[in-house]
Amino acid sequence: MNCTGLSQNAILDRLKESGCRITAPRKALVASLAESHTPQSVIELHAAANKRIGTPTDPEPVNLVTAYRFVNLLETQGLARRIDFAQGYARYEPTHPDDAHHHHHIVCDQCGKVEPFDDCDVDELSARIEARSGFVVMRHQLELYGKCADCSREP
Amino acid sequence: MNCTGLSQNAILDRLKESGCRITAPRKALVASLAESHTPQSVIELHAAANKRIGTPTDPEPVNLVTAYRFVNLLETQGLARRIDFAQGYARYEPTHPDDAHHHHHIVCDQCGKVEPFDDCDVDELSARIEARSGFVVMRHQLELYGKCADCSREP
DNA sequence: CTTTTTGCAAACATTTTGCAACTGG
DNA sequence: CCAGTTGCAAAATGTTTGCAAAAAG
Repeated sequence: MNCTGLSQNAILDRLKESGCRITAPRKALVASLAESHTPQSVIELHAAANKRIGTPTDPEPVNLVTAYRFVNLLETQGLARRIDFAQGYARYEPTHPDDAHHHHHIVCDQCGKVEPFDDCDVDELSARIEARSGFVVMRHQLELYGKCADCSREP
Repeated sequence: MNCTGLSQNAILDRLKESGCRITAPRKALVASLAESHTPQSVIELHAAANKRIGTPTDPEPVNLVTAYRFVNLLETQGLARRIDFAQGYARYEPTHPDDAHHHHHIVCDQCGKVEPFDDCDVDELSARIEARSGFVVMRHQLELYGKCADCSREP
């Protein structure tokens, strides 16, 4: 289970409340999303879901298209957050139950390791930019890139 | 001409110094990049370059593939910077002559307007994360999203 | 039984690659 | 002349869409 975001059941409950149907593919995708400790690509979620409920007879009960449609649903419902690490594809993580508690990530360029952090200073910067530019800042994306401890040891 | 990044001639000179050849497509692409005041997509650069040197007889003297190859060259040479606004494609801007002087952008979700800002607080945050996580932070991406002054007036 | 969801195929958008022809220096 | 550059066609990647069949409630 992921340590910061909505739990599997919380997501399923909120889906049901919204009148969405709970299906086997959705359960498997939600489970894969909720148990992950780092943001997952749609391809990773799709693979994890099929590993979870696939059988020798039917190794791929969840279609990739279904995964794409479902993450979009989760995002529009506010249950998952799309994150872009500039890798050419999007990643998703469960939203935090407390809406205000947002966090960011540091990504290792070498091994891809991702670690979250939640001490984010951007609010005062936002306020300054708002005052100066007339923009209303609604959200921000901040990602740090570098080398993780392991990768900094070797060249 | 863009007000913060390398000038057209500076880019061409540095290319020549590196042993790269200066061709008509490259001149047109560099001109398009250098004159832009906001980060440009490759498709935009390609269109601008062809508008610049295209003729009725040959409306597209610069191939899109050439544009892609060239922005990659500029990036590896440190002459352009790739920026990802999570729009499904990359944008490029000329790098700043002073390497340390980096900046970020605020993007209007509604009309796509982009404005740069250069008062960035992330350094102390980076230092804190480095100390705590063991990561060596090498760069960061920060983008603010919201509504520009014009778009906030109307719904 | 009705509406939502799924799977499949196919379309789409961006970016990359292989290769022969071309061209700048 | 010749290495570097280009254009074309084609492929690779990630994502979306149309539609009929399947399934949830």
